[in-house]
Amino acid sequence: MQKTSKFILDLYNILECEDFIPIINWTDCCKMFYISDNQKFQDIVMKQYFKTSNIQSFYRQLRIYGFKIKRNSNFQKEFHHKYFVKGQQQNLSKIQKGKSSTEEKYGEIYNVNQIIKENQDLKQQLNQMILFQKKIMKQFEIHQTIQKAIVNKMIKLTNLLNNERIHHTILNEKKIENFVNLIDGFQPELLVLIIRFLLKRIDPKTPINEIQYSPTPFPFNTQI
Amino acid sequence: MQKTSKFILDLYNILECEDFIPIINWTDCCKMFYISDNQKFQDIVMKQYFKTSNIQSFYRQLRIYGFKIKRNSNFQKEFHHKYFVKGQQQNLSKIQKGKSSTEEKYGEIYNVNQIIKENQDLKQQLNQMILFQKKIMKQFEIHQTIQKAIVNKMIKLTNLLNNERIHHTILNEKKIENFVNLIDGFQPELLVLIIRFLLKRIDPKTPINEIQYSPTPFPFNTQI
DNA sequence: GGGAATATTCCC
DNA sequence: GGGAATATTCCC
Repeated sequence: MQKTSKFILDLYNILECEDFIPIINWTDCCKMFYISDNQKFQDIVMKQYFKTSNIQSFYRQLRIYGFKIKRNSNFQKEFHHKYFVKGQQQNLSKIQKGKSSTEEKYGEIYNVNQIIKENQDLKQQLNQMILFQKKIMKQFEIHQTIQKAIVNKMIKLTNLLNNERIHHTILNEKKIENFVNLIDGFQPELLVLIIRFLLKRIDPKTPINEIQYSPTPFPFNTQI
Repeated sequence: MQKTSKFILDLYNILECEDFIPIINWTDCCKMFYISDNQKFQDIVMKQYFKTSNIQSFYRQLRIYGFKIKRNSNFQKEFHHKYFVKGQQQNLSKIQKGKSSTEEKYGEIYNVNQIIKENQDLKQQLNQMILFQKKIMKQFEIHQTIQKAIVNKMIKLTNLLNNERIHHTILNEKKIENFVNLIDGFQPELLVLIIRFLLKRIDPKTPINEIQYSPTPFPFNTQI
């Protein structure tokens, strides 16, 4: 009897040691296995067991040994080989390079029923994918709606911002105008001075903290 | 020889009249056809040729006559029947209800090669779909990133708006404070009156248009 | 050291 | 998915 390949042995051990169940595990039926976390599988499991952390190479190995890749209802990959089954170590040595999981030898007579079965499986997978795609499309529409909403919100916000600016400008102008109106009739020549002074002081560009009260610049009496 | 069905004849004419090439057309190989614009196909072509504008009914007809639906590289549906080929009118009458495009009669011996061929086709289609789906997923991630960026922008904008408001408020308070400082030392009792008056007039809640200049309320001399 | 098996990568 | 090139390991 041929020796079991290191790759196959490693793979079986990875699954049987149960250290990596959250990363790689048997399916419920124990005839397949799946990888739930590709990144961790590369970084933790492959790093420990193989010479490469490239999951593509792992897939290549699986194909070389005749594993078949299926997709479950969540479109996760599930790997299958008729001699790679939990608890059936005695069959592992039958897994040989270049041999398919379903055909004994390349060139042998096809089993029509097998193909018809596979055919049905494939069609089912296709239908599932089409269904899944529809879901994705639905999701896309939702994204679009959200984006539209965001854009609308942004436009509103921008308008609000502009309006506020205009409003403030008008308000400030009005305040000065009111002030002018109030004093205008009484001391026109002083008014000019006051306004100039005030404008200089209240100019928004002036750092506010530096403005200090100082009565001396005022050129008129303290008593009316 | 059996008469060609009206549906098949209509379908053939729709394709051969070339009036609807942007809506429905032969594939390059002329052995299949595809619909590029389902809406227009319903509204224009089906309305004109059939008693219904429901594309699902059209699909049903195709299935009844044994057409097979394939998906091209863009995952558009392509319809195929071995006797429905551009230029081969002589075969149209062979297209009969309830007969598959690949099998002569239900229950007849399967053609193994045909099934193997179909198998390969299905696998190819599946791979294409998986690839396409990956692209969609990638696109999704891009969408997500864009949305995040937009939302961040909005948050910044909102904060900016709030800051502007606070800034304006502080500025306005400062202006009044400066004004108070300027006059405070000279006429404290008058100041109170002036401030009250000004506050009343410049209160943003007061409709600006209604504020009119009026010197009479001022209870002091016009000359210092 | 080197043939052969196995693993990995490259690329169609 | 798989052929072919390349890298690595095993073993004489």
